[in-house]
Order: sequence, then C-alpha cells, then structure tokens
Amino acid sequence: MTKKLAKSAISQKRVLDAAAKIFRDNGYAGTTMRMIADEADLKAGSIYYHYESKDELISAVLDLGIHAVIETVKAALDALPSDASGRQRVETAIRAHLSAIIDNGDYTLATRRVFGQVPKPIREKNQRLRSSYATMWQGILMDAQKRGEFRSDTDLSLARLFILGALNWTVEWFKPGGRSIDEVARTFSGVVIDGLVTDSGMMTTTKAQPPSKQKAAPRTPRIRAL
Amino acid sequence: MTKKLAKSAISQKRVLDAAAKIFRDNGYAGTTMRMIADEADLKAGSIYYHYESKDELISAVLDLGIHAVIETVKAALDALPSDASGRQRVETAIRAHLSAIIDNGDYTLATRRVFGQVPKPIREKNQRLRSSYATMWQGILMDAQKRGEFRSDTDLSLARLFILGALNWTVEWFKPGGRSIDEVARTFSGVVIDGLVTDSGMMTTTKAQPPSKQKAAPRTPRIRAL
DNA sequence: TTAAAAACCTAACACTAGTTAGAAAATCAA
DNA sequence: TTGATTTTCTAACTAGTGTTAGGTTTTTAA
Repeated sequence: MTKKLAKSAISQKRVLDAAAKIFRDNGYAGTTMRMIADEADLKAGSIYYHYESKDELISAVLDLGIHAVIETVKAALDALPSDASGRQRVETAIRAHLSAIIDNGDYTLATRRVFGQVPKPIREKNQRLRSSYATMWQGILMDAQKRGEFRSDTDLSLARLFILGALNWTVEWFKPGGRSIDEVARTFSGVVIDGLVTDSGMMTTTKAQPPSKQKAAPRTPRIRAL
Repeated sequence: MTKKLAKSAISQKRVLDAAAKIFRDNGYAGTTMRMIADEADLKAGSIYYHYESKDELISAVLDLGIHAVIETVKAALDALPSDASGRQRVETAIRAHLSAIIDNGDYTLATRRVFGQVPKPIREKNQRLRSSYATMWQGILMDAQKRGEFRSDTDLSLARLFILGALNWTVEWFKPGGRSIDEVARTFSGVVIDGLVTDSGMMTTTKAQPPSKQKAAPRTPRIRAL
C-alpha cells in the first residue's frame, strides 16, 4: 500500500551519487546545487523534490559512506569461525574495510575531504556513527592483546588511529588496474601485524645479509599475487 | 640595498597564517578573502597588496606546509651518525615528521583537506614537492631492506603510503595536553617496525598467556612515558 | 482515455563572492 | 617638519549562490 516509490527512489540515488562525486572534487562550499543537478541530469530546482536542502544532501553522503563500511566489516567478521585468531580478525577487518571504501570511493573521499567543513550538527551526528565503528575496532585489538597474541606494551588506541588513518588514506591513491585490493590488504596486514623488520631482529649493524635467504611467508600462508 | 621589507614581511606572514587556519576550517571555496582578512586584522582589499589572488594564497599555504616537513625531516636525518641503522633512520624520520606537521598543524590540516579541491595547476606544482619527499622516504626504506634489516617480501611503495597516510592523519586527532609527540612517535614506530604481534608469534590458539610475562622492550630501548 | 499524482522545470529572490581603482593613513628618509 | 613611499581602507562591480513559488510535463491508476 505504502510502497510505490519507483522512479523517485532511482532519481534520489542518482542525485546522491552525483552529490558524492561533486562534493569529493569541490568540497562542501565549493559544491553548488547546479553542479550536482548537472551530474544527475536534472535542473537545480528539482533536487529539492528529493532533498530539502544542501545540508541534508551532505548529511546523507556522510552517513551512507560510513554505514557501508560498518556493514561490510561486520558481515566479514561474522562470517569468521568463532574461534578465529586475533590475527585473522584483524586481517579480515582490514580487507573488508578496504573493499568497502574503494567500492564506495566517492563517498569515502567526499567524507574525508568535507568532514571538517560541514556544519557542526551534521558533523556531530555522523561522528556518532564513526565512534561506534572505532569502538568495534578497539574490541578486536583488545581481544587479541588479552589473548596474548599482541604485545602488551602497545597503546591500542593509538594503534587503532594509525590503522584507520592509513586505511582511509588508500582511497587517495588507489587506482583500479593497479594493485589489487587483496594485494594491498595483505601488505598492509603484514606491516601492521608483523612489522617491517626481519624476524631475526637487528641488534648490530651487520653487513648486508643476502636478502634472498629469508623465509618468505612466516605465519599465515601468504599467497603471492593473484 | 634591496632588503628593507620590514612591516610588509610581518603582515605577509600574518595573512598566510590566517589563511591556513581559515582554509583548514572551511575548505578552498568555503574560505572567503573577508574571513582571512578578519583573522589577520585587515580589510579584504588589503590582502591584495601582499598576495595577488586567492589562488596565490592557497598555493603558498600548500607549499609552505610540505616544505616545513621536508626541511625538518632532512635536518633530523642529517644529524644522525652516518652508520645509523635503518631502524634508527625510520624512527627518526617518523618523529621529525610528526613534530613538523603538529607544529604546523594549520598548514598540514589545510593541505590535507583542501588539496583535492584546488585548481589543477596549483595542485600539480605542490605535488612535485610532495613527490620528492616521498622519494626520500622510499630511499630510507629501501636502504634498510637492502641491508637485510627489513623483510624482503614487503612492497615498500605500499608500506610508504601506509606510513605517510597514518602519520598525516595524526593531525586530525592530536591534541596538545594529551599524549606527547614522543609517545605517539614511539608507539607508531613500534607498530610499523616490529608489528603488533608478540615476538613469540601465534601459530596456535593458545589460552591467554599471562601478558606480563613478555620482554617489554625488545630491540631499541623503549623508554616508557616521559 | 482521463484525471489525479508524481516528477521536473523556469524564473526569480536576496545575498555573498573575488577583485579592483582610487582615496586615506601610516611609515620612513632627509 | 617635510615630501615620498609603503601600507591599508572604502566602495563598488559583476558573477554566481541556495532556495522557492508556481507552472509544465510525465507517469500512474481507473
């Protein structure tokens, strides 16, 4: 009875996608309703049939961006066996997060670039969503630390900020056709979990060990390329 | 003979600082000359005595931001003994980079948020500076890898992107009065170089090892707090 | 086919943007 | 104190902003 929104829903999504793309390239104030309308094959006035203001548009872009990430990561974690290790959970979350932000690149980039410039109430509403996501990550890391998988001398709040900061930065340089998401996720997990350093450590300044002589894939089987 | 620029230089710097702060909070298009003028205790028209356009202003902010970082990091690396280890170099670069971007927080944040929205020629000019900085980091990482200090199975281009992405993100959450720069730099170096994982590795799912039982500071002496 | 509902467009509104020309004030050299 | 130079201000211009009211077209339901 109350479900016929056919064309309207399509246009609404088209406008939102257009908005994300334009906000991404021009920032909050630099984006005009006329630009968005152009991108969505509409006239500026018509946008107001779907969204009641520019602020509601940016708010929707912001919320949808983080929401997509939360759902993707949650689903990936839920699909893990309940006895999965901390390492597996972190690797999984990293890959899912990467997937989500790259699939929704326009939204993620728009958010990244526009977040600090948006009217305060909108920003605060979106911030609540982001905080809940941060809490989820914090849980994963703390779990692994409590189990003894992760070192106990690492401030996990800081670690989380590093990880999410680095992850979100990928959308700035990731180009389809270049390195695959899997490749990036693996390398990133490797750096974060095992570090850059060789397993043998580095206490003295030795002369160039033959680098070929190292076990290439230590713990989790490290599938090479794909 | 050609050096008397006294008051002019002061005003010029004041305008630039004001511009960085306003660009930071409002983005490129959202920043008006009148806002900058207000922040610098001037009238909008007067800015044009020092800078010939809004574009020249943003360009100056962008360039100065990255320039400060380059100089600081270079100086810190040059101060190291020539036989310094890769680990030392990376730790030093991380700390210097953090110092620089936090000291110039307005410029760094402005750059982060505005870079993608700025007219193309300006962005490309600034990109050249940033690329040279990236090359420098790449050199540090590759050196350490060649010496055998860093694992050979890590894609260092990706690693560099992660490191710089995470580092630059710190300005978004760092608050003076909270954790010190040293603290942040140490934790960050720890995660990136040694990883999150305990030295003992994690091949099976063991029941909660007593976390207190770990050697707290493995390689480089890890000074706790300060 | 017809009339109502949904989707879109046009034209305008009050307001603010970057920029400039020329006048006024502040500073400096003599 | 002068007069010249440097620095700042005032007032204005054109162009473009988000938003809206009311009219047109398209779609839908009968």
